[in-house]
Amino acid sequence: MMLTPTMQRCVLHWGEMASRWGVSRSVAQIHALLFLSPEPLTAEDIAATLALARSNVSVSLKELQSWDLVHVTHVLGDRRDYFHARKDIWEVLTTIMDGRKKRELDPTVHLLRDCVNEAKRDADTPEPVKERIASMLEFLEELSTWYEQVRGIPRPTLIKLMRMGARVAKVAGN
Amino acid sequence: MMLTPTMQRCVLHWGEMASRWGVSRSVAQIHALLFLSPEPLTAEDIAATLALARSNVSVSLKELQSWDLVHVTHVLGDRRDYFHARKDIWEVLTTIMDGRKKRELDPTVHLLRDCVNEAKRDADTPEPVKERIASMLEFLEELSTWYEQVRGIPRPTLIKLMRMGARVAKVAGN
DNA sequence: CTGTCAGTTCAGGTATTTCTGAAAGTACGA
DNA sequence: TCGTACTTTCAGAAATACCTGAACTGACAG
Repeated sequence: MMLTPTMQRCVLHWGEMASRWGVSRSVAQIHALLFLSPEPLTAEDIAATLALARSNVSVSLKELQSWDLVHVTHVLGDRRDYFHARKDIWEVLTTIMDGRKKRELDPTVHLLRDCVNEAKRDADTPEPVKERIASMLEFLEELSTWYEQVRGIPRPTLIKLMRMGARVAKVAGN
Repeated sequence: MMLTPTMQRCVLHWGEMASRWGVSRSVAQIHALLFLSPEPLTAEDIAATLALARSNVSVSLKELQSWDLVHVTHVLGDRRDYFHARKDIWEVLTTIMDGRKKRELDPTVHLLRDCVNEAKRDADTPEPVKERIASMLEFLEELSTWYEQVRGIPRPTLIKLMRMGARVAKVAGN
């Protein structure tokens, strides 16, 4: 798979962005490449195209699979793994958000719940701090259930809602 | 400022989370501390409480100020800077999102626009790849304008909408 | 002026993450 | 059972991000 200059720019930029979001550059570049590629690619292909070590590609692909962003397919009479990425951008986004929610939001809510309980039998923590922690918890819990709800709305409806922009506000009754 | 064990847990966890989101640990810890603290703190205070180098605190505070999450105040007859963080969680969230949009989403849209234009006079890039880039651009542009719109909805309305959860879907007319 | 206090800058050390290459593992066909 | 083709593992190298300490600046009081 040869990269045209345009494709290169995309892949490189994707890598840059990823590192600002706590994702390793290779993982992101591989994801970008698979996202763009019309055909599934082998690990070897990817390593050659992006000039990465074969082993790095292997590990990064596992990571992407654990995020459910990349899948394996096979070709008859070929025992190599062929990798392809989800192509639907909506799905890519929701998949990433689901993952981050599970790995970051949920544990944080958990911890805050602990802290709030702990704070009850804790005379040292000043009252305003306790309140702040509690309000943080409440906020994240609301955010979390809101996300679950919205996540369940069928896509076409969601797109309609999105296109409505600020006009959705009218259902709030004012 | 002495940290109670509960406060410590919060601050440390905030630091962990941050590093998964591409924010340095000290920056996040300082932010957490200021967010919890009922009173504004001096840089010296912060350094002592979190056991960080004074210079690190100085730089991190600048960073937090550049994100508009932390502000300086002064006390009469005291030339030290007192720092305090936005306490309103909604505002904290929107401020962070505004920042990330400006620093990451907008430049990405820009780049993709370039790529799409470039692709027009580029015979090498395969057609399906061009389409994929274009659809990515379109998606991010939609996301971006949607965000702008929703950002403009007054907070009480937004909260109502949020509490409605999936029921907002009914305005989409089905 | 001079000394002190607060804040900033930055070169360089430290820690962490990321990546690599060699070696080991696995599956399959002959 | 061996050879081949492919994949995975992992110790340590390389790159990067992060933090520190020392030196500097500037503002003020005496």
